[in-house]
Amino acid sequence: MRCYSWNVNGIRAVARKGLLPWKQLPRADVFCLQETKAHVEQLDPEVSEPKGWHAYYSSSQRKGYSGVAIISRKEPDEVIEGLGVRKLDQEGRVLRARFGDLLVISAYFPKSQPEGPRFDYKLDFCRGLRRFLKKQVDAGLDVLLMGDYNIAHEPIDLARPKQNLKNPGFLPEERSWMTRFLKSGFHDVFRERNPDLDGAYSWWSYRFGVREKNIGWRIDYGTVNTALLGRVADAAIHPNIAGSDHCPVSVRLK
Amino acid sequence: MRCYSWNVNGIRAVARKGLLPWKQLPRADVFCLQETKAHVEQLDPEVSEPKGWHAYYSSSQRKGYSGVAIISRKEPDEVIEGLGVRKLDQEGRVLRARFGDLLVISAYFPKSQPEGPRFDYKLDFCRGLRRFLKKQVDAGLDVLLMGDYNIAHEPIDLARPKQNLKNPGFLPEERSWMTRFLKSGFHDVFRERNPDLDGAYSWWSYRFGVREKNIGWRIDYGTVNTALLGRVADAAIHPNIAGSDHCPVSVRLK
DNA sequence: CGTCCAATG
DNA sequence: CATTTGACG
Repeated sequence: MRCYSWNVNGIRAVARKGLLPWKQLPRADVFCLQETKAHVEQLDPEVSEPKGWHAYYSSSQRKGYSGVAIISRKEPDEVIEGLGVRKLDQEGRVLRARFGDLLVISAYFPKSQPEGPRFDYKLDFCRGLRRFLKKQVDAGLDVLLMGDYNIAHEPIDLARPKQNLKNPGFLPEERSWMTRFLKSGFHDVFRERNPDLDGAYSWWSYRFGVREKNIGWRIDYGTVNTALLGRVADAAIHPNIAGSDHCPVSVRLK
Repeated sequence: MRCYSWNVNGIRAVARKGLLPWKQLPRADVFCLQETKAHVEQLDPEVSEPKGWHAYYSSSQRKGYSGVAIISRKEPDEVIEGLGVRKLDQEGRVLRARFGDLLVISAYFPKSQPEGPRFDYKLDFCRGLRRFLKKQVDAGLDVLLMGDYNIAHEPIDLARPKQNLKNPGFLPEERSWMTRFLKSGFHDVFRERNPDLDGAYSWWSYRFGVREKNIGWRIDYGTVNTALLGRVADAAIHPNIAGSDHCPVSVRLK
């Protein structure tokens, strides 16, 4: 099962450009999308109901903001929006699809601020998500968490770590949540397989043409619980896929 | 002197499309533009200071809203913004350029509402403008008033008069102001020369592709005071000039 | 339907 | 720098 995570930065814009994920990545089995920025009613049928795929969207109340999707060839046994935590479920940031005892999750972590309410919200989201995942694993499910975590974990995960020590996405609290998360039975499969690989990024600012120079951040991940690790065949980043300021990342399960 | 009036619906958009007036209408001597929708600082130099032209802009306080311009080959002897009536001069709707004793005015009349404050404002503007023009003529100036009047005067001036009897732009009060204006020493030179010409419009809604079907309105005019009438060589409409939902209209003076 | 703004990223 | 909405036309 090839599973891709892609922050599309507006799925309507991606469609307009003819760069829909299933057109660019035809060998995929599942797409976990983030920042779809649309309600289902706003989408053309080719986007909301692509032929040969089952598509599920979860949107923010607020129009044009946030939003995630899971689009799979196989019909999931169950699809559920949110974490089941009211205050964390208002922004279309989590969607999960169960295939047997495998839970595939598309998550769009909030972007934090150096301080203030969005900083607190992001940490609440991180903690709430981890509790949720632990429960699912304890209940016997395997978990594949695909998404835009909006966190670069270690200095190797961004081109300019020193300049960004005080910037959202690389704040100490975000990084240490990630460390604890990865010590609590979840695995950043791309990094475990490529421990010293420099320049592997999934996001580049649109400004100053830095994508050409590969001045980017790795903030999109696929992580799995320990029991699932043995089924991971492959983990990859696809920097040449165009259409967004993020590129897709993938995990293949046997 | 060939003088064109064109509501450009955003001069930056027109520039982006490579459809600037002086590129499309090289034989012009003066352009009176409306709905420039920009402050001068927002314009590229090729728009704010086109080579071979003298350009003057008057903008609304509010960004991206309204705004008029006069762009002429010859340098005017004097250029003044507004009517000199505080409350009518806040929206960048009037700019005048004097060439000797000829006053060329670029005017963007407000769009009215069936009732409410914008209806009153439009009628105030109409009345204020007429008083102003009378003063100029009384002072010995000739006047060429080019602009988007946002009024279709008679049924012949729009494709669907019956459907629009209660719609802004064809309201009784607007039409009767126009009638009185044209009885008070001003002349709609295009209509006087083409009294029965149907289908001569200067604006078409962007919606439903009605421009192809020529379902439009004539709301852009060049009018002159009686003394100037003898110098009018020609009055025309240019429906094939693209770039806006309005087309240019022109008056040529001997 | 299209131009522009403001918020968000 | 790009994508959205919302106001306005």
